Amino acid sequence: MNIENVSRQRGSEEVWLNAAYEMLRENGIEAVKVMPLAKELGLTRTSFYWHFTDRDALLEAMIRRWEQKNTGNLINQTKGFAETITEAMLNVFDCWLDENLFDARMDLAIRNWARNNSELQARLDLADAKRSKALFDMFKKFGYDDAEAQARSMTVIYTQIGYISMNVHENLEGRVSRMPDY
Amino acid sequence: MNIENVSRQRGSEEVWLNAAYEMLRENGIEAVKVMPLAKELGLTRTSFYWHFTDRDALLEAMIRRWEQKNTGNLINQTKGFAETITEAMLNVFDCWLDENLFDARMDLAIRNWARNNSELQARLDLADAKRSKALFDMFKKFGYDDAEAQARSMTVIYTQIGYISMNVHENLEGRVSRMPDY
DNA sequence: ATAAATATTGACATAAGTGTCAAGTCATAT
DNA sequence: ATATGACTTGACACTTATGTCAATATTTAT
Repeated sequence: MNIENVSRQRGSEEVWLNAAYEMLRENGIEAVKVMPLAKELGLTRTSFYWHFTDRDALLEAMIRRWEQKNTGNLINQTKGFAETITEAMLNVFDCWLDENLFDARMDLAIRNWARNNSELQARLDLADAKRSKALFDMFKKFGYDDAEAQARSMTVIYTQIGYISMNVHENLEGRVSRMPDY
Repeated sequence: MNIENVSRQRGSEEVWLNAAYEMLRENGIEAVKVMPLAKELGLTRTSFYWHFTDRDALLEAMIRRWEQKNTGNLINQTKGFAETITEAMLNVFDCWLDENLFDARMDLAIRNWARNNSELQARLDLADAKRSKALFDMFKKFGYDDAEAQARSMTVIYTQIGYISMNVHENLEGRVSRMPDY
């Protein structure tokens, strides 16, 4: 508890990870490089290596954070208190509405990245499977039979994955609507 | 017309472009680099610069090829001879079945790339708009009113864009089916 | 045959990135 | 005040990539 916390801008795992996370969201994995991040943070890139053993460790940390935040919170929401299936679904929908619960943009960035990285693709498949499983269990808990629970959990997952195409869709809707004679 | 065409493996715009195209399909845009391509082709990278002024020219050529092949052929198919809307739709479906007409994997790679490249995203939006327009015209031609034609053309486009998530879907279906108790 | 057009090559220059290390600075608890 | 742990730095070594150029080789048309 010093007089002020200003100029407390030294590095930390947090600081580097946040910058990397932001970079991944905005510009894709190819943009997550130590030098540019250092420039952005106003630090020398070498100090990065005090906090992480190497670039790979940073990437791994980002993936971990994504797993916890998105998959973790989504699963949590399926297990939240609810008296009816409607209430339970509203809990799940919170993920779609609250950036703190579920970062759709990051999910997208991870899916992009995974397409050219089979190790990550495997982890993504696993995450999707866990998410589905949690939803399946939720529907079961409210009395749906296996077939119905499965169908519904897949629908929810598909809808969520649908965010991937959202950019395109929005753009399309817009364009097509103002395009009677192109 | 020499005795044989064997060992005719000198470079050419074609050869480099094919290699680049393949690389983009398989490993994403970050993998399309002159050095690796040269290694793959068994040529020195410098000879690349005889065929293209620089790497950007290669990327541009790939985009052009994609535009012609995918968007071009899809639009062509919507204009092919047909006596009924059903026949017309079958012409369009040919794109989904014939890799030579429409390269879904490349469409995916381009969409991935575009997400971190706004210039390309604009061209992709334009391509999507052209595709929609062609489908819209096709439905109109067979007597649908504006609203219906629009709805149906969007449905077709969405389905096609759905290929983007296909990897995930297939993986998911598989996993979920063999996951009663995870 | 030979000239012209078409390619290839190695040497060179440069940029951007990764990672290591010894030396230094800064904060803070005692 | 000072030792300790937390963090930063610049110098060094290395890799991968882009691009230019003059010299050379290979095809092809005449």
